Amino acid sequence: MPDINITLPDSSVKTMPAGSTPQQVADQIGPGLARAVVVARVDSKLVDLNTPLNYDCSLELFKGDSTVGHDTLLHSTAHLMAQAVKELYPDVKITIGPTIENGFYYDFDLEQTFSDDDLARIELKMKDLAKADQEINREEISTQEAIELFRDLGETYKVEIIEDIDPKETITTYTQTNFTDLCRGPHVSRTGKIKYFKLLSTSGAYWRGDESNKMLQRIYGTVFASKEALKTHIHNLEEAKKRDHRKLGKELELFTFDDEIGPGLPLWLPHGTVIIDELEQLAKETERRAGYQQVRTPHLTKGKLYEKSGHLDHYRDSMYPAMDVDGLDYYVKPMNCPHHHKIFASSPRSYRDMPIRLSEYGTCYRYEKSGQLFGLMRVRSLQMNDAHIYCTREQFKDEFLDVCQMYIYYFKIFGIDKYTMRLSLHDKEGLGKKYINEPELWLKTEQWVREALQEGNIDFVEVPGEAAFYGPKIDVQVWSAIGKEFTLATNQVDFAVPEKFNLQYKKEDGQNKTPLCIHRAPLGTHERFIGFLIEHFGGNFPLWLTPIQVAVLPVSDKVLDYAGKISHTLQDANIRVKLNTRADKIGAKIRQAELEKINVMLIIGEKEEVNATVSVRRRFEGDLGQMALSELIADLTTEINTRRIAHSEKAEAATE
RNA sequence: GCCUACGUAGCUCAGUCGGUAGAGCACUUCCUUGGUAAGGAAGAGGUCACCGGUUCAAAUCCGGUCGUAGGCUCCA
Repeated sequence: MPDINITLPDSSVKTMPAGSTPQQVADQIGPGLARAVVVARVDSKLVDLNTPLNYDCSLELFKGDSTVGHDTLLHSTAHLMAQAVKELYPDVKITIGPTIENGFYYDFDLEQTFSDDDLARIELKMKDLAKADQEINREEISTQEAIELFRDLGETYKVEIIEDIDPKETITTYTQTNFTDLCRGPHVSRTGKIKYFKLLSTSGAYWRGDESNKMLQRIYGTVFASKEALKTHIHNLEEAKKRDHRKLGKELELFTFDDEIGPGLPLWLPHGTVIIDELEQLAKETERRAGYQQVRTPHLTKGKLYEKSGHLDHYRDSMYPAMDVDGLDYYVKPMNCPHHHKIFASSPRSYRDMPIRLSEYGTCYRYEKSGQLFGLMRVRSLQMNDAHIYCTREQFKDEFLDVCQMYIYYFKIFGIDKYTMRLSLHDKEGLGKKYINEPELWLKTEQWVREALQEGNIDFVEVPGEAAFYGPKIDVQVWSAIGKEFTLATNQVDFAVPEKFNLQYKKEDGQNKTPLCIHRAPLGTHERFIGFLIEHFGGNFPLWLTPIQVAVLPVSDKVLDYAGKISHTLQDANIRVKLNTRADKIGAKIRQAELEKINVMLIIGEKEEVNATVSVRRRFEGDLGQMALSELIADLTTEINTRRIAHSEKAEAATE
């Protein structure tokens, strides 16, 4: 057999007989790599380790701890799980089993449902199948052969998938012993390469994600290249749960839900209300500077208005049902837009008045389906950080960009850096159904938005089919502690509704013209934003935002009077303070304040009373020694007014 | 809305085979006046989510309703 030259990433060349496999190359390099390698790249194409190499080529070998290798491992473990399920439950029909971030799932059609015991059984079976070190072999077949193969196996879902594939394409299958799955690959070459995996949870999932289809059973799992990596991953999941806003919200007494009030209707407790107030304060300041005017509108409105706006058409199912008032349908408002349009229309407008920016922190009600509710992130009563900007076409780009820059300004204040700006566009199929049927206006406004972002040097991704029904939008996507994706803020173009409401302003030439409207909510809703902030800060709020800023802790009852005076002085200086007068020892009082995540603790004993000082202890910093109260107030006031994020100047310096 | 699991004191949780409930923390009172993450004692606190069924007897078994969780679908 002739030899071939295989070039490795370090430019070294290995000469091996033609027909050698990447695994054999790894075997030659060393036993460690031979064990750890899971997939190979030959001339920039990912291939299985047992693919024969017949020509001179370049070769990269990936271990399971690389991005590419991990993905292969995940995918192969999904197959291993399907094999185990099929052996344990012969009646099962397999469907799809893709990889996701740090995990995989596989959807099964089976009469019986999977319990935790089943999960444990499946995991044990997988261990056996992995240890058996089965060979995994790739095969190329025609569409017709594939259909026959899977039809004979009774795998009707696979047949359905193949029927949707272009018949000219070659189909590949992967077989391990008696289990064959349709798959593009690549996969690990032997099941023995799969070692450190865990099945995590089960759930229902619609076939092809369509709720009119049958509900299948999904099993989620994960796999890693090493025991440590798996352990770390599971540890991280547990740590994330500690940051969950639902848990912290309860512990820090920020908000609560009550069965007798209703699902998705939060009660804001005093501590949570402080945070809302601080946020609103920030929004009001920022918007006043940016030329917004605040308005207020009622919670109830006649149905006719929502017919006009198109909301009843598009969102009737997620509005609370109408109530009959004097024979007319009234609705609780699901958003503020039509009301603001009415304010715009309440008096004649000139081009000199434009743009007009109306803001409102109004409470809206949306009937979210029960299964959608999620702590504060998805609720039925919500207070929006809402505003509508009415502007001319010439002003549009500047206004839109200003709004985007307002997000960035806010995100800087909160230290939010993990987010994606998503330009949500229409799709042609939705025109006249999901979207207002104005093909040219869609393209035009989408281009304006794109240009505004480009001119502002703002990074974004484009996603077709995600627009609002009346125009394109920018959504800011973030992730909750447990990895759920949410839209935190939104900035939308509305080229249609102002027309429906016959909104007009008079141009210089005396002609009437319909303005464009920008809907924007940089802080989204108070509920979601605070839910997000709780997780973002892990409950360790910066001083300006934290419900209780200072805990005054007397060492003994002897100094209660002095401690009371300190507490009053702080209160007079507009600092939120809590005086602990309990008969506990100082250690217990400190512990209590730590658990409540109070940033600043003042230890007040006889020494302090004699010296007329306070001893300062800060979270994450410890004892900072004595200082005059006036000095402390000055420092804290600066920290609050500048909305400093870090808990200490030291920590702040370290991150810069 | 759909699939699955769960619901016991304010919180976190135990409660075996069906015999009407328990711990720790928190709370109240008393003792202790203690210097940087829990001093001690006593007391009080529950229609076991709700409604119905089976049973001599239900927190426990069965059905329904409500709520929560993990997903799916949806999101102006």
